[in-house]
Amino acid sequence: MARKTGSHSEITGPRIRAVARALFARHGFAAVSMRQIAAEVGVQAGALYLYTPDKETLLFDLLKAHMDELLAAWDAVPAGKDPLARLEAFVRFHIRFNLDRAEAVFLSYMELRNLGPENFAVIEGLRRDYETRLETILRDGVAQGRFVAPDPKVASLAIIAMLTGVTTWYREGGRLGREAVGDVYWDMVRKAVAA
Amino acid sequence: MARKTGSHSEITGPRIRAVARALFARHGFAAVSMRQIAAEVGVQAGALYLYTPDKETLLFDLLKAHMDELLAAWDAVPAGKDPLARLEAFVRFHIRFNLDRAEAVFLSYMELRNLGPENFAVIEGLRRDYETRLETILRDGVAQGRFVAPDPKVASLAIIAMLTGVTTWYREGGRLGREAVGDVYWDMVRKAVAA
DNA sequence: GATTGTATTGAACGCGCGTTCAGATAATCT
DNA sequence: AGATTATCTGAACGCGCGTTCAATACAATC
Repeated sequence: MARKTGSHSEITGPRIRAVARALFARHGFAAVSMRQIAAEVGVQAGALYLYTPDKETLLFDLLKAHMDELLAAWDAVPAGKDPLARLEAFVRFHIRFNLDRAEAVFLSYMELRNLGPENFAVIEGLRRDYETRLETILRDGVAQGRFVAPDPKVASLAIIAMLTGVTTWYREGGRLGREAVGDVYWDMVRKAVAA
Repeated sequence: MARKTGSHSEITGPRIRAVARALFARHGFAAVSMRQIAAEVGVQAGALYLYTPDKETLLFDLLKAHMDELLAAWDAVPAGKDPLARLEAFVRFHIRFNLDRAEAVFLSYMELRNLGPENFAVIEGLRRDYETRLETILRDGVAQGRFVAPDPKVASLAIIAMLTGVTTWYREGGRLGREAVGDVYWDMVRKAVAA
């Protein structure tokens, strides 16, 4: 066996991921070296390879974990039956989740191209899953005559792009609080698909 | 003097910029080497330095030119007096312009962080100029009672994010043509700020 | 055809990259 | 106490990076 309490691996592993996420988000995957990550963790570069087989996998694991958490978190939101209520829940959820994890969101939308084809396909698929969640809400609403959306697929992409953009300008302690931001975006989304 | 006709500099210069734009957009600034750019242009790496003092300036010039062209192109669009007509013009212009220059748009939104502080500030300022163009339309419309937008500043950012997102999924020859895409987005934007 | 000066090559510079690995360190188990 | 083993160091590997520069090629002019 091995040590359990006092084992550094339970600290170093998460720290590596947290540091990598922060540095990748700030400077971009290609611009960050394994040595930079190691230095910030307080470890030599070689030690990173006890926790990841290579740099790309480190990125992939971050993206995969983020998408898994995103989907799990949304699926945990109680699903109302009313399309309007579900749409509002989605809008407020997406904003809240993205503001809570701005770094991971940035990564997910900007560093996909640094993945190989197989890894890329995995993340792309999860993203499509998420987009489909919103698309389904829109289609249900259209079917019930509650929404008007000439192209629900495009509408879902448009709405997600709009909501995700909040991370590019929102600053904690700024003019608008999170609640107020949610209100503004919900007002726009609600009207955008209004019947 | 020197040669004029037959001078390669008039060909190599633009080619370098075009190749750099394409490679930076596809792989990211940090992931593309000067040697890769040179190889695609059909020249040795050293020759690039006849056209740019360094790699970052090459990126900056691309971003600067793009933003200048964006602002000039929008300012060349005849300004209707009706806020609704101006908003529609903006939506259709933004989509058309961005689809025509997907590479440059990608660059402008993803590689800003590779600029030094002064260069960053220049591009950021131009971006803000552009955003203000839309914000002004919204404020005028609100003042005239034609639009309802609880926060025109945020609304303009939201709309731009939504419209810019079109470049991430639009494919030439896909299900929707450019005109149809413009229709879908205009429908959403119009309603989103409707009175 | 010699001169001029731009356009380009090709080699070199020091440096940091991702990754590997033998060996040191220290916590746990017997 | 001694053996075991997870954890980490520190040095090394070959390689490609951004950039510089003397030498060269060559089109335009005289």
